[in-house]
Amino acid sequence: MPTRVERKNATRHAILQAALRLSAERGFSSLSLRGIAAEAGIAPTSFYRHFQDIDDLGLALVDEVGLSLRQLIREARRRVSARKNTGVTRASIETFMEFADSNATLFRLLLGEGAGSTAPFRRAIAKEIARFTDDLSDDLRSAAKESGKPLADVGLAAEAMVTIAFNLGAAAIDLPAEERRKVADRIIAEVRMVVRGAQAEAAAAR
Amino acid sequence: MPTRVERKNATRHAILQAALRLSAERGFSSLSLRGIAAEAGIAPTSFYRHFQDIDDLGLALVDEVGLSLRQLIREARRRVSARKNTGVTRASIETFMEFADSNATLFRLLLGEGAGSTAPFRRAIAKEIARFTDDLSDDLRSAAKESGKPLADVGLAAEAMVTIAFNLGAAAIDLPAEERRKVADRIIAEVRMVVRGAQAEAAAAR
DNA sequence: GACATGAGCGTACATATGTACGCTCATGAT
DNA sequence: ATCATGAGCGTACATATGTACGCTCATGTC
Repeated sequence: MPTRVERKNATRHAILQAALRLSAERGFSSLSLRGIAAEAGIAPTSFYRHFQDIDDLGLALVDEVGLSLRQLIREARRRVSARKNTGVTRASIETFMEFADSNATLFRLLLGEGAGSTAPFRRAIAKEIARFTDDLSDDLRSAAKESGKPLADVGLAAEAMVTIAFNLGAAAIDLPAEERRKVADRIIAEVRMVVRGAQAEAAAAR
Repeated sequence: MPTRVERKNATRHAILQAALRLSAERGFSSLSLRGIAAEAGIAPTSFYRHFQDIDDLGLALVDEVGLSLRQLIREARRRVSARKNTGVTRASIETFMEFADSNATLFRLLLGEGAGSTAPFRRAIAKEIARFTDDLSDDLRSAAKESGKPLADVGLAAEAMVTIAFNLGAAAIDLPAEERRKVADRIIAEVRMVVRGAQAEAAAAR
């Protein structure tokens, strides 16, 4: 027997999922309250029991999406350290692409709304992506120590990598599986370039 | 005395400009025919004399935006070769940022609709960006010959650079001038990393 | 000068959208 | 057992939106 608050949370979740599904098709900025309500299987006015308006929902959505993604990334990272036979770059990007696949809607939301929405919304998204970059910076630093190959400007390198992976990865979502593989290879090669460049700069600076 | 076709072209242009202005605020996907008409100063139904529907307008818009941008880029390139005292990377990116500034709406459209719209629209945008990448590839190749420092995988390097410059650049549009400067510096540093990486790979392959 | 063309307008209407208001009725506290 | 709470519903309405239809009247052609 679900308790009362559980029920409420369930509906809230249903709304978020509905919004996510719809925004994958037409973009978040063209969502309608009624459309969401219909998709979530509730009456339009019930929406207000959970969110003040659609922008409010948007922020909640970014929160939840960011959370899920970071959990996925953490898990993925563990998997990467597990398969030591492949290169770290390849393993990371392949894992990344894997769940960019299975969580396409999340990515679309995070990357498809660069300008399609209100400023607060955009800022929230930017913050989520910045978190990724920070996490990656930490990883790069420890990897550099282990391998003995120092990197210059780790923060910048991380930003470049995240930008490349996210944006090219997002563009690949629509493509057929085979094409996506190719894109993954491109991303890997490009990320490697950044790594090499950062290493070269570190070497030159010494 | 403006001729008849000139007049028609003028209104068409007014519509495109209106759409551009509005989509800068709320995103292209939330444009309304009536809103555009109002902004353009015509009756809603007159819209149909120029475009079948909003999607049709969207494609035309991408076309025109792409064209303008490429012209701007060409012009910018000339300016870059003019100031030989600065590094090529710095000069290029600074010029790029300069008119990302003055043509903010164009950039928003080109970069803000990654997922916010229909598939054909997205594909059209992807194609425009690909053109940029191709142009840059050519530039990089000739620059490499002149400098005597060969680059590995020029196409990939160009893609990485364009991705970085466009996406970080677009994110910076909203920021205050001083912050934008900092972003420009980051972009420059990151693009340089890619250059160094590609050079390092070319050297390693020899 | 007569005439066909077509850009732009105003009216009209069906549908979509946000949201106010008040009801129900299961839940959980007293 | 009683009762306050509040999630979800249905109704209602003002406004927004896409678009069909037919008119006007300046333009360019004959």
